[in-house]
Amino acid sequence: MDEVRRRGRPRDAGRDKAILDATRSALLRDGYAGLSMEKIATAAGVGKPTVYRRWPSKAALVGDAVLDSFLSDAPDALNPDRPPAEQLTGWYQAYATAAAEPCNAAMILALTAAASESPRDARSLYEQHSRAQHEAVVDCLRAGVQSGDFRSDADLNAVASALIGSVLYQLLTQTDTAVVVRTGNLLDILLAGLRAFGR
Amino acid sequence: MDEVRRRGRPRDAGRDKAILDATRSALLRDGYAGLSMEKIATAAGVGKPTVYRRWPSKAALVGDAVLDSFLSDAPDALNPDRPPAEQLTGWYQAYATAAAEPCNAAMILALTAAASESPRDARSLYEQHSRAQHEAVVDCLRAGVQSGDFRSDADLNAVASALIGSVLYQLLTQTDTAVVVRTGNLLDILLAGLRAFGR
Amino acid sequence: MDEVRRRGRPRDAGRDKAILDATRSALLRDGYAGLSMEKIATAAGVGKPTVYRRWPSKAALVGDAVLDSFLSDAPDALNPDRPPAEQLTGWYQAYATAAAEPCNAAMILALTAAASESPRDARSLYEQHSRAQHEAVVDCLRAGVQSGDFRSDADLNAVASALIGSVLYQLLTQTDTAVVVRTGNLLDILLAGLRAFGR
Amino acid sequence: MDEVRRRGRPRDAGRDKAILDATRSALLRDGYAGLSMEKIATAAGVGKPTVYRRWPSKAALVGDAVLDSFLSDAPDALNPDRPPAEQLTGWYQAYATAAAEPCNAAMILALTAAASESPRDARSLYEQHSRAQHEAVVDCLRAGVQSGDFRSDADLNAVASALIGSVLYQLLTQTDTAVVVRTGNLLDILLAGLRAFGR
DNA sequence: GAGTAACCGAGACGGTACGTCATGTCTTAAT
DNA sequence: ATTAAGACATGACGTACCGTCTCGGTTACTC
Repeated sequence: MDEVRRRGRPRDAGRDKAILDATRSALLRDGYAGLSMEKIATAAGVGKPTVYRRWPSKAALVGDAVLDSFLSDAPDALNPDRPPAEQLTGWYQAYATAAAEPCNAAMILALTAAASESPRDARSLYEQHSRAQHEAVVDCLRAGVQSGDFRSDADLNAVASALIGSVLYQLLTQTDTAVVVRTGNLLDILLAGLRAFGR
Repeated sequence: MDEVRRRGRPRDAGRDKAILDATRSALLRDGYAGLSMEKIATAAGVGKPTVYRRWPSKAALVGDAVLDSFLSDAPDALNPDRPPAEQLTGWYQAYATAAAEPCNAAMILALTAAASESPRDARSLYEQHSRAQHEAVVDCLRAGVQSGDFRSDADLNAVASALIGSVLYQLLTQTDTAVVVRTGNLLDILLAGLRAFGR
Repeated sequence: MDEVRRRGRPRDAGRDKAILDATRSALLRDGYAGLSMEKIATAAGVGKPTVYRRWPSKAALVGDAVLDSFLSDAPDALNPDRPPAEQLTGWYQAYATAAAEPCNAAMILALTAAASESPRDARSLYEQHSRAQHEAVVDCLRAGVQSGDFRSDADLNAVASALIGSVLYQLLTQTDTAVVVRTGNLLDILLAGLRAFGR
Repeated sequence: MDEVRRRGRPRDAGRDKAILDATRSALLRDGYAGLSMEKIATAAGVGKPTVYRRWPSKAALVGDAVLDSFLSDAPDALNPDRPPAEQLTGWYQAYATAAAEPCNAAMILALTAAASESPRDARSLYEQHSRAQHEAVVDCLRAGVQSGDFRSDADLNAVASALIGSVLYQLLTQTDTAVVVRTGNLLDILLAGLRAFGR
């Protein structure tokens, strides 16, 4: 049960927070391209080695910075007591609205930049963040299948990818992040298709 | 018709090609993060100022490099003589297959990195590349609406975004690009929804 | 006797003047270090090749620019009708005064920079400019020797070098060019020595 | 007495030496014009920022490089136990001989180039180097005045300037540095003048 | 008066160096 | 052992000039 007590001075957990905060505000101000470990360390009132001791790379740091700011609570919008279609409607509205907020949009773009910049070590990072959303949506869809609402031969992963990917695509191509909120009736079309297709 | 001849020695068009080629192979080898104007110039057998004279930034250069390598001919898969649903099926297959090729995947990721890294000057860049695809798909859908195949109150932009965004999302989250090809039956679901929803 | 007439359009002599003027004002403004062929050409309203067609290097251009602005008339202060000592007194006063003028000081420093920067091709350049002064002084001293005013075993070149070199040394070491004018009684001491030494 | 220990990793004094050595050999090989911070850093096995951290400009670096190689011990030739005239004779011989050595000549020319290139920030630099020589000579002359050997109304600074300036002038105008050694009988003339003039 | 050769401006070109910035590692003294 | 500070080698950044070249266009001699 006892953790192995490392010898010497223990790490100050407060530094973690300071670094992550500095990372987020730098991300908001300058975007991913304008980020630098140097500026983050200075802004956090911390030495560079302290940053490197905790995160091995810029991508990992950005990953953690984004992780504890957003997306972690989004699946909560899925209320398991309602019918799947209603659950998804509520969730997609909440998800798109959150993504359209400039502050969150910057985080998602940063994550995208980190992932696309160096696919090798960063792709899993992006996936780690979307997985929570993705799996929640698939679970909900699966419930719909089991209740007979949706066809059983539908590729639920593909549907979830379409919903999340659509928002991402809008963020990348629209200058005005407000547009992202208007998801149109995409979900309605998908739900109709899930009930009807193949017939 | 005669363009006004700019004074001074005209630019050598061959350099453009050499630089774009060097950019593409560097992108394939090292990804967007490993790119450097310095190495591109050297690989192209060209001085750095020659690069900067033509492209103001790495993002702009990557944009053009990707533009003239791929995606320009993809909309050709839409054959206007067939019914819209068939057209879309053929196109989506072709699009996903092309995007899954490692070479093209690298280009799309590079574009995504450029656009997400510095939204300000680069977002239009990404949009410029997807616009051709996007508009072709929307046109095809619109034809379906006019022929009575699809419901008239569907948000066609949302559907197109779902198709393209889904592929993009897969590229970012899947380590194995081959997975992208399997678009599942997303298009079938959407088509069914387009015919049925609201009824 | 006839110069070989070069065929084709003859050079426009007006450009020479424009280039030399531009060189001099650039020299006054920025010093030798701030000089660039590029800026000179632009300031003179002339293309770079026009400059290179006439002067092979920055040093050569600076040489000519200094030459036709100053120093060419300084030996005139030596009036051959007066006794050598008086001649030299008048000349040294004129020389030091001219050298102390900020405009002339800048030219001399430029010449010194050109000569010291690349001894190989530029040393003769400096020598070409001081030769007129140097020889005039030596001639004057020689007249004093022949008239019996000065000892015949004096090294006249050494005396001339001391006079000119002293001014140069002051220019290099004194921030305040006005100081250069005060040559003290160096010439008096030298003249006394020329009459007396060895006795 | 204890200096306040600056925080952080202290500078490695060995780098200073390596950089100064590299500067001197580059100066000998290519002259001041051929100097580049880039090559110096490479030759010293040092990064460019390490050079710029210690010297703000090429001129300052050259100044220090010359300073600790030469001229610092030259005044030693003045032996205070001998009569001033003998002291000066010995010193001038040593000084001219040292200046004529190709290695030292290159250093003096580099210093001259640095000082004349950008008078603003570099003139004091040259002065700093010649001051030791200059003051030693003036002190020696003053001793001669006090002992009654030299006239009391002589401008001693002017005499020192003539001696040092004469050598400098020769270095700039003579291609053959060996010539510099032959200072002629300039010092004899000056000494005679210092004893006799005005009488 | 038609060639034509050298001139002219502008500016592209391959280079080289500039001086700055960020990277990730290290060394130090202090906690 | 961790901390902040900061030196360090490396290497890319974007800019400025270098000296050469290639353009379209202009002169002014020569045939």
